[in-house]
Amino acid sequence: MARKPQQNRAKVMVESIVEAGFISLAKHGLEHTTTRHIADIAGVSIGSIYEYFSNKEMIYNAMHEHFMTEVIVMLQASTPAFVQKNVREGVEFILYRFSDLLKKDNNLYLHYLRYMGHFDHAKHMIKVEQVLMDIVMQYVIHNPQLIKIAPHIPRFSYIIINAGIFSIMRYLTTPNPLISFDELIMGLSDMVESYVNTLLSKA
Amino acid sequence: MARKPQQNRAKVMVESIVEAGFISLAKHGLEHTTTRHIADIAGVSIGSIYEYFSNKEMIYNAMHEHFMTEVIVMLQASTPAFVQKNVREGVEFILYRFSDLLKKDNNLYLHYLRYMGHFDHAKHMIKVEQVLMDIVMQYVIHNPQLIKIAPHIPRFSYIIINAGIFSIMRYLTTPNPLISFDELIMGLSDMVESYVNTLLSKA
Amino acid sequence: MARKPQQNRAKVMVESIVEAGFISLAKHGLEHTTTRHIADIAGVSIGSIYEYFSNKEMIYNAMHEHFMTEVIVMLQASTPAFVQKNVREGVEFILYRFSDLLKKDNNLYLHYLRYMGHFDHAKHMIKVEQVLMDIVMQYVIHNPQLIKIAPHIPRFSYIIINAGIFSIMRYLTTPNPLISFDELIMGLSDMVESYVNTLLSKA
Amino acid sequence: MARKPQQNRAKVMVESIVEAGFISLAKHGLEHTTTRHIADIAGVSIGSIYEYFSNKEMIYNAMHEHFMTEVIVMLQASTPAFVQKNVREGVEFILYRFSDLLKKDNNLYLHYLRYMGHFDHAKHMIKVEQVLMDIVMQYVIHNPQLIKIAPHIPRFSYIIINAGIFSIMRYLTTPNPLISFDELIMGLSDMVESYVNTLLSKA
DNA sequence: TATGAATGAGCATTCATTCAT
DNA sequence: CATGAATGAATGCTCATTCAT
Repeated sequence: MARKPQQNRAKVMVESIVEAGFISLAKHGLEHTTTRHIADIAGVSIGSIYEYFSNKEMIYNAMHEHFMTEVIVMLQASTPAFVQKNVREGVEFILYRFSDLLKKDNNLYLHYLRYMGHFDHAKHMIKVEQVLMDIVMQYVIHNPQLIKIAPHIPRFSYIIINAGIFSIMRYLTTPNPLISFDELIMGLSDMVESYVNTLLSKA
Repeated sequence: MARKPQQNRAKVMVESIVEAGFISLAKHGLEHTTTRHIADIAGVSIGSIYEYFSNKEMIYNAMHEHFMTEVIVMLQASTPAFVQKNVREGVEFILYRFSDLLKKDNNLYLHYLRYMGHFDHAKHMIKVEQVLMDIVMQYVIHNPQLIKIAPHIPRFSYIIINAGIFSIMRYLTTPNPLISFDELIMGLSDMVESYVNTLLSKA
Repeated sequence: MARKPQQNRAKVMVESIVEAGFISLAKHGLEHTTTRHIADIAGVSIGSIYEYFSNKEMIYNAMHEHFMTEVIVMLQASTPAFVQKNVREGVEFILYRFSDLLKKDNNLYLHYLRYMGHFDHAKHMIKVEQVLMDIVMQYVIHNPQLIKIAPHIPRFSYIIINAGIFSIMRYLTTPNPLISFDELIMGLSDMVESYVNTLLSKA
Repeated sequence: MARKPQQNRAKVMVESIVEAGFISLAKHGLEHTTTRHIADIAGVSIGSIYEYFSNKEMIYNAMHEHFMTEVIVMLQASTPAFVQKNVREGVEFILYRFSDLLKKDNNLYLHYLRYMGHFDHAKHMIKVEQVLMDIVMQYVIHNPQLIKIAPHIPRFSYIIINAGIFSIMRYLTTPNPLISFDELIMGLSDMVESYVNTLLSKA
């Protein structure tokens, strides 16, 4: 039976198993990620995995939570700088931050993201979306002229966020992309900016 | 000449196996899709599968090719109507066509798309992108005022296409989305339109 | 998934697995009887076991059924001779037949019997008991003077049967018994005889 | 002298582990009785178990010895009353005492008995048999008329004892027995009485 | 050509036992 | 002495793949 990590040693163990999970996913793919691989990479025994996780699924859950927490921490840390910028630069800033996170540790999280479609993690995704919505709201508070287009914001945010996340993910997993990464980011930022301006001028 | 009927039978067999692959994926998920399931659904023997596919991976490859061909056929069939429309309506038109394809046969292709991240299918994706680029080019030919922004078109298309594809995919796989599907399509179309207009006014 | 044996080859396979189950039980004991051992003894692959039995439990079920059928066949074959004998010799006759069955093939069934307490096989046990009751009834029909003690027969049979089965089982599994096997059988037969006579004289 | 309290503590520990073994067997069955379960129930650590028992097998051995001691204590305590009774009532008396022991503490020992076939405990069984033989001898001493049938006594006792033990055990583990417990005891007692009487009249 | 029984490597998981603290 | 985290051999079972018919 899986036990709750109570001591420091236990926390270190849990963390190393989760990390090994990401590494194995990157190295062997989802299909070939076995408990043995994870145990080997983490430098622990198979038995120890089951001391901390009741089954393999729970490792994936912990990985997801870990990743999502990283995303949220990054977003919240970026908020103060973000709200000071104009739309164009703000979007650019956040997208670069996000891509940095995905590329961290040899694309560790990027590989994980490829498999995210499998897991029943809708709720955690929603949590990230809520944080993003909050950030957009704070941006509006700092940039009161946007209040005029307030009714458009939810739809607008939804689209920007998904388009941004998946475009970057797709870009980073494509071997020889047709455009450069900077062009991608610039294009997304331009598009957002022109959309906001159009909405503002209509309002 | 004696070979023709056998080739036909082979084609029917290959096709029924590929179709069974999609159905099994939708029904059992990637993890629980076995060759036995596929054989049962296709109404053929396991041995016959290996007559036509050297291994399971090849079935997924054929499924991918099948899907991509459907996408391309749809896109090419849509081109004549597409080039007649303005930017807004054109984008809207194509996005609806794409979502119709994904929802066909009880979301058969949509389920497949969820797992596409697993397969090493970058090359086929690129083929679709090329077709899309062609379509964009034809659109430009029919709408010569766009020639002014020609340098922006590759980057622009890349972004639109990915943002469109993945936003719709994500939307259709999310249980309780925050906005309606029509709002999503409208938002994407608006965004593209405003971007084009901004580029045109700058040029 | 386990399939029903439809062909001759399949029946042979099922039978050899069941037999291997008895052998493994005798050789390694219940605790160390693994699917691998059974497969090895049967000379089939592990996979083949699961072609015919959905899980290990089902092998034990089949073994039980096999044994019970043997017991019942033996009992029914013994009935004609049994009903012709007097009580003493009848009981003796059946007990020897039963012990012969247990000792068959190097005590194969005897070893199985040791572990029978584990399995949820009450229903099959009851089937055997019913056959035994039938036999007792047939005995009464052939020996009408016993009708006088008819009300005692169910209780009486229950006791005889259990006392007989378990005494023999215990005897055969004891390394250095204090009495000889013939003495055991004789004692049991005598006891039954004297009980019947007592009941008859009271009636 | 300094050792006494430690020895006491050790005895308490051993006893609580043995008791936990019985409880676990009753609760989880033999197959699912793990050292962890036993440790948890006993309220000691796994390590402590191995302080007192070199392996799991030794716990079962100790349990067996514990049970056998209880049986022997019960038998010896019952002897004075037993020898005063006639055969019928004496047998009845002992059988009820035995069933009371098995049913003690929610059938704790009864559950154990189900699994006794697994353990290589023949020697302990023999110890109980010896005590039983002693008791029979004392009964003969108190009832000198039985000396006439002395040569029959060993065989006779062996049969009675086994038939009695296993009939009761089987009865108590059968869900819906065909006769009542009192009928079983009465039947066994009657049978023994009539056998003794027959032997006496022949002598 | 078509079949599906047979194979066995490989997987997730358990649990008796050890040993550093 | 007592602890319980750590170990890893062993288990039941799955499923892609082969091949005799």
